[in-house]
Amino acid sequence: MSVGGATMDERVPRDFETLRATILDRRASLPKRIAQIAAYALDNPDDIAFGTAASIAASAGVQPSTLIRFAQQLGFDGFTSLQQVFRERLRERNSSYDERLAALRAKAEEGRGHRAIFDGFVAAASTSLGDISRSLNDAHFEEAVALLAKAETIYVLAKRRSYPVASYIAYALGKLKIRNQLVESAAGLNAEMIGFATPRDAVIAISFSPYAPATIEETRSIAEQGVPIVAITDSSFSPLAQFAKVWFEVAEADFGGFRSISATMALAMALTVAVGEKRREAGRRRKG
Amino acid sequence: MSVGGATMDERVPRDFETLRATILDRRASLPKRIAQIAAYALDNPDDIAFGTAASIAASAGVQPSTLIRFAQQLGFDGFTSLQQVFRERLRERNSSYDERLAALRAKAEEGRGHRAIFDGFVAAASTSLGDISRSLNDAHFEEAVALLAKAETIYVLAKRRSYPVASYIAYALGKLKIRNQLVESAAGLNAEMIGFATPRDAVIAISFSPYAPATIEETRSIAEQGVPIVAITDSSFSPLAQFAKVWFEVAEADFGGFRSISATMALAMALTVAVGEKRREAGRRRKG
DNA sequence: GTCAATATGAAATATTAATTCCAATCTACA
DNA sequence: TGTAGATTGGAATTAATATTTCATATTGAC
Repeated sequence: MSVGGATMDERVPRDFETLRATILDRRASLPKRIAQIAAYALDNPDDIAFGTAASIAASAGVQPSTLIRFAQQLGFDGFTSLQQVFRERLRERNSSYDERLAALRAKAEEGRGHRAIFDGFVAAASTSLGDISRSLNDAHFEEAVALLAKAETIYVLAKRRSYPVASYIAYALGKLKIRNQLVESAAGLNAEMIGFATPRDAVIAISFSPYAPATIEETRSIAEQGVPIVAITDSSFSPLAQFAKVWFEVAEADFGGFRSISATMALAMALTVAVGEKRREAGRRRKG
Repeated sequence: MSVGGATMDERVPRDFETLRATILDRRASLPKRIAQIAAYALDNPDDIAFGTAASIAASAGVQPSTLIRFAQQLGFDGFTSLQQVFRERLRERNSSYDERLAALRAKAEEGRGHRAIFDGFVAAASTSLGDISRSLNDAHFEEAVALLAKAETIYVLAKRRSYPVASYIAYALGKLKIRNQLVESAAGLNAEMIGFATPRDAVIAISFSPYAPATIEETRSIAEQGVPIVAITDSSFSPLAQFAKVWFEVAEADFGGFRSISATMALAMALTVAVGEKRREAGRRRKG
């Protein structure tokens, strides 16, 4: 018997990587539903490993029979043998997170080559996340959230290396429908923009050593207008700290002279979402 | 009804660690065959997760019914629900094996309050970093670095959620004195900007589901000009993949509907610095 | 050593899940 | 627009797997 023109003695992928490559190779020529389950399989390999044909099919939005056809097109004789590959993949992962991290660090130090650079950044990011999760002060966090949640407009202030964080905050606040203003300097109108801020607003200012003079200057100026400031910075001696109502000290590990920004990002996301949450709570309370 | 003197309303272990403790606690009082399967279970947890009652019983040298009695003595209503605990463990450990991380996640789930949000984002970031460090393909990485290193100008293309990553890449490339152009649309001149790119340049395009149509369109257009593209995206079926010479699939964990971008950031930083490194090497070779 | 209680093995049964089949629906091409 | 071939959905069928049952064996108390 032949399936889809392919004889049964063709090579059946035995390991996950081969299987993955095979799927990607054929994806253009797959029919719609088969492609749908193919995409689901590669995006949710764990679900394939643990689920039943029926449950997987339902999650992927197809019929169980489609799942079996998919397996057969790949040369397996049914869903069950396809599933074996996904299970095998899970069994092979056995090293602990700490061991992996240690290995990464070792590789990054000893090893040349570009993979080592990647490993170095992953290790730096992991370290920074570990540090911040230990050191973050709950009370400060609550205070910052409270302060930002009651602001009419949240101004977000950052330059250079911190700017990506600021742009992410602005994006996330926007998605949460919280009024905000990213202070960036394309037209040199920052001073005017800042001039609009009132004590009923609030500021998130982010700056790391060497502190961008413009950020400091703008923060000072907005502080003098009585606008409360939440600062994210990297030292208690940071010039931002003196202007801020609440400030966070984030120690980012570096690799090859480039500092991670993962911890800052995580803090920024958490602040943003927590502010959204707090506003929802407040909204409910007013209505109820 | 009571089983082995234990009432049914007693606490059934839901996670592997509790289960393990329970087994060790009772092992002295277990009958011979039950003890045998108990020992087997703790020694070969992966087999329990994936096997069938019959296959596990055979490996452990007992009858299937013994396996079920074992499960029932622990308070489960059958082998199937006992197996869930072993599967859950594998799933957890797969995304992150680390106990600290597991603890974080537990806190983030159980606990309300804003600290839980922060813990959730840290956990999501750590998970994503673990995933990418396992899944990144060295050859792809080298290829991307080579491709970008020989570009005259590197165009960086991203919108919305991916924009912070792009802005970071642009900043870092600038610090490394590598000519680059961030394609952003303040003045709606993206098409013109893209028009300047030639096959001697290169592009880093970043987009995640739901893919910003503008990013896709611009990527297509620049690909048609013969400019080689390195894509960072989240699924093998991403529309970006078809235009790219090299592409990376980054699976970011999410928390509360907001996806992490830590893994993407780490990859972006590594790519950038590796390109800088490669250029330095090439420069030395030309001089020496 | 005998009895009662408990534990075990093996087969029967019930349950669940995989697979197949067929009719309905699309799609490509004339 | 009509038609053959491919694709799909959904129910029917078959296979597998978990669970129950019951007869037998083992253990421990008296």
